[in-house]
Amino acid sequence: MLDAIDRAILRLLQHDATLSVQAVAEQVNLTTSPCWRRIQALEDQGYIRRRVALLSRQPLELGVDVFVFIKTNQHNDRWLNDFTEAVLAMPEVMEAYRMSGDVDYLLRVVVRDIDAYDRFYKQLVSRVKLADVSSSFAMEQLKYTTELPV
Amino acid sequence: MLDAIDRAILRLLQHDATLSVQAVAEQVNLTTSPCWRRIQALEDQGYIRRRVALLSRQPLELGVDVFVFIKTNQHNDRWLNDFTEAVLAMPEVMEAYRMSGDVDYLLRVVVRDIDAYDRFYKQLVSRVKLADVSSSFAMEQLKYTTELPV
DNA sequence: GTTGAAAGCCGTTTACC
DNA sequence: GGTAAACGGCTTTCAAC
Repeated sequence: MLDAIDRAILRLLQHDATLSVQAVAEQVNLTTSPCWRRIQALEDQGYIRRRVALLSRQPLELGVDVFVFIKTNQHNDRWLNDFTEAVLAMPEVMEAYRMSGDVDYLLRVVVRDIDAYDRFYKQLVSRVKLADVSSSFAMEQLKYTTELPV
Repeated sequence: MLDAIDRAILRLLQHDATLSVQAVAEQVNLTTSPCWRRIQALEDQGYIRRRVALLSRQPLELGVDVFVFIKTNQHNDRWLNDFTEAVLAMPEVMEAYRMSGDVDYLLRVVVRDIDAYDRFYKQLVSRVKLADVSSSFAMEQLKYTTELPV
């Protein structure tokens, strides 16, 4: 189980993965070598999944978020497999959830502009049978973080 | 503007930021030093926003995603500021969007369980006046990526 | 068994072509 | 864009507690 120091290390690294072991050690009042062993253990035990670079969307001209609400009438494993494969294969789909309630699936899609979304949409409905699809555009992203509340 | 090599570098780094400069260089058919200069430039120009560690949710017992659909009746800057400050301050809110359509705002909230969501919910409605709030729980996360389609 | 210091090693970074 | 050398941090080992 994790103690307070492990949690502090995780908080630091999910905020900034470029921190040197030494810098992390200082912030948690440890010397480098026990701190290094803890980080190693957190990786081995799977608490740290990966380290990635987060890009800026504005200069890449990927400013548009679209939420796609999907209903299906085929509630079986085969359909779910096909649908899952389709969303995994489409790089515009950043997130996909199976939902409770009257919407069956929810996607967050990132595209350059409305035209690009239209192309995405046509591709999606051509790949999988969907009973009902409704799209909502985000006007503004107020918050986006990858930092879990540990 | 970005050429094909810069885009390839961005794709590699947003997938795995632990790649050494040498490893990236090999994959894009460059030697380390021009590759290093390109990465440096991509950071200076703001294409690379930051490098972070992504944690696993299961061992941290943060398995529940809740989408919160919010309507307000106060469409003014002051209210929006208060709302934005509230969601920025609440670590359970991973994403927040101002939407088009009949829902005004959409949140993705990550919590340990339903009880934790109830506590979050009470805290949220006590902080800001909301006309209508409806919550939808995700049964399953089919996809989650931070990799933009560059 | 755990911590801290010290040393080798490897990747990053810079100067120069 | 490439080469080569200096630099700094990561990783490991070992002694001390």
